[in-house]
Amino acid sequence: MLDSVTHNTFLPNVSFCDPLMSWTDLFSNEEYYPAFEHQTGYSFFNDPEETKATIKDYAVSSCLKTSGIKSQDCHSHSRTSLQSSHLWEFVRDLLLSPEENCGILEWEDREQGIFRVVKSEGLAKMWGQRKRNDRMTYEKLSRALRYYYKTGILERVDRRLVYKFGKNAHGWQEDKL
DNA sequence: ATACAGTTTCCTGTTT
DNA sequence: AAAACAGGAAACTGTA
Repeated sequence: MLDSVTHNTFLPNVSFCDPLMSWTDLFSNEEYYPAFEHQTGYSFFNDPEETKATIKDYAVSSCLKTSGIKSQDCHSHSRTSLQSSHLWEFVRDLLLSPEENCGILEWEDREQGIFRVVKSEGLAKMWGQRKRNDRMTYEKLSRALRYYYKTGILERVDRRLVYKFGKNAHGWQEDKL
């Protein structure tokens, strides 16, 4: 714990385009979203909610794939590698790379480190991809986030889906690049 | 082999 | 009613 507080986990040798973890590798889920863009019926399932959820998932994964392709300027922003092993670092790095986060997370107050989870299941999906765990849900992810209140990585904000970085979280401030 | 941190999973209850 | 929030408890996983 102290370890993660005192020194940055951004390793200089970890590049954004690490072949083991590229966005295109992580989000090549075409098989689950067959030719959606040419579809005009918008009803893949009997349940309209399931259809809606699938469209949302598709939007997220297709956005991520696109951003992976666009991010060929590999070393332009090395700190946004999203290789971080810890959840809070993953969230922070997502917040710090607006091109890649696809509107999943949004700053509420940049200076105070307050942010909002806009697409909860999208975030869970991404974290699940990162940990190679397709059973991840926002419910379970948020349990892990609540543990951060005890360690001062996060502070409580009494608004739904809103969190704030605490004194023991580092690397999120705008000035302290 | 052991220990520990950091989750992950599950659960029951409360709130929005 | 659905989605979030709250935490306790226990299982799990990677690292030292």
